[in-house]
Amino acid sequence: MGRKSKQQMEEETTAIESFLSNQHYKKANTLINSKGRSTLLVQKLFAVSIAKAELNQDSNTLEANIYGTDLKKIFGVKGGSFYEHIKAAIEPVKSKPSILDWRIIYSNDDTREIEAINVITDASFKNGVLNVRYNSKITPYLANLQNNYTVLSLAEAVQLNSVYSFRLYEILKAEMDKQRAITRKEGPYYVQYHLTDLKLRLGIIDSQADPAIISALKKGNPDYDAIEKQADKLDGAGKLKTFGNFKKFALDKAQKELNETTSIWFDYEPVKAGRGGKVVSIRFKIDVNPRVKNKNNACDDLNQKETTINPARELELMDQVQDIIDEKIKISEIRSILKASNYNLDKIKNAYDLYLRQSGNVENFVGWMIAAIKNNYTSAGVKASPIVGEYVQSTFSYEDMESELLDNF
DNA sequence: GGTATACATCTACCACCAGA
DNA sequence: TCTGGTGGTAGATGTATACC
Repeated sequence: MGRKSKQQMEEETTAIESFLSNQHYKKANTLINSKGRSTLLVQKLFAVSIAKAELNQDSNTLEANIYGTDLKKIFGVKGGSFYEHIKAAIEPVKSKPSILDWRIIYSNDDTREIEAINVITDASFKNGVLNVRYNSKITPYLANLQNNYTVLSLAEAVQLNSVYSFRLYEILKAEMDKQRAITRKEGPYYVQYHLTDLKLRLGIIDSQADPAIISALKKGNPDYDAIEKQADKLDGAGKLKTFGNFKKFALDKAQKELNETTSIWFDYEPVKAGRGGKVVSIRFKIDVNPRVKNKNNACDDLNQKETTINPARELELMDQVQDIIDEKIKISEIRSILKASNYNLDKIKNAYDLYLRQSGNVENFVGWMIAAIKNNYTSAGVKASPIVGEYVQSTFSYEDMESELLDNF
C-alpha cells in the first residue's frame, strides 16, 4: 500500500463523501455472516456493484455495469494505474486471488444447509466499464430483500483501509441493527464470537483452504478448535495466528478506523478459558458512534424544531421510500418527504397513491407530496399548490420507527 | 528507488492455573 | 505455597509487497 499524506486523505475522503453522499447498499444478513476470504478491493467492488446491480428477470441473476470513471470517484483515486488494479482484481492469475475465486460458505435460508459457492460467475472490464454478474444462488440475498437484511453506507464502507475493518463494519452493523430492532432498546449491544469463528468471518482463516475445514463447517455445531488446528497445519491458510498479532492488525486497527470514521462504535474484550487463560472468544460491545450522536445533538441545539434521528435508521427508511416512489427525485428531497411524514412510510404510500390517482398536473412533485402528507389529503381531496422548499417539522415517534424496523427482522 | 504497509518472528516479561 | 506449563502483551526487527 502506498503512503498518503493526511491532507491527501482528507481531500479524498471529502471527494468520496460528496460523490457517495447517502448512497447505500443492502445485504442479507446471511451473506454478511458468511465465511470466506477476499481482498479489500473485491469487498469494495462487491459493495459498489450491488448498490448498482439490476435483476435480470429471465435468468434471475443480478448484473452490474459500472463506469471506470465512477469507480475512480468512489475509490478516490486519480492515478491511471487504477484500471490495472481493477483488471488485476477480476482477471484470474495463478499466484493471486481474483474476484472470480471468491468463495463463501453460508447457511441457506430455505434448505437450512451449509453451502459453499462462488459469489461472482462473470466479471469483465472492457471499454472502461466493469461488468459483474453474480451467482444466481445468492440473488435472494441481494435483490428484493424484505427482511433480515442490513442497510450499509457506501461512503462509510469504501473509505475503510483494511479488509478486517470492512468485514467488521458489516458484521457489527448487522448485529447492532438486529438487536436494536428485536430489543427496541438503545445500545450498547453485546455479541460474542468464538475466536476461530471470527477469524473465518474475517477471512483470516481461509474456509476454502482445506476439505477438512469445509466439512467441519458444514456440521451444525462446528468444532472450532479442530478447525483452528487444521488451519495451523496449512501453509498460508491462516494468517495472524497469534492472538497478539490478530489483536494488533485486525481488532485494534478496525476499532480505530470504525470508531473514527463510521456511524458505529465498538469496544471488545477477550474471553479467556482453560489453563493459561487462552483467549477463546471475543465479546463485542457495539453502539451508535458518539460522534454521530453528538452531531445530531448539535443540530438540535441549532434548531429546536429539527428531529434527531440515527443516520443509519434514516438511511434504511430512505431506501424504503425509494422503493415506494417511482419518481426521479434527489436524496435531499426524499429526506424532506420522510421528515414531513414523521418518518411514517404509510403516510408516504398513501400520499403517493393519491398522487398517482389525481388528474391535475403537478409542477412540483416534492412540494405536492409534502403538502399531501402534512394536510392529510384524501382521494376526495384538494389539489395542492406547490410548496417550494418548505421545511416540514417532524414530531418523529420512536415507537413508530421501531415498529417499521422490526418488520425487517 | 524510496517509503509505507502488512504481516511474521523473536524476545522478555507477566499472569493464570493445576498439581505436588 | 511453590513450581512448571501455557499463553498474553509489547516492542524490536525482518521480509515481501505495493505505491509514488
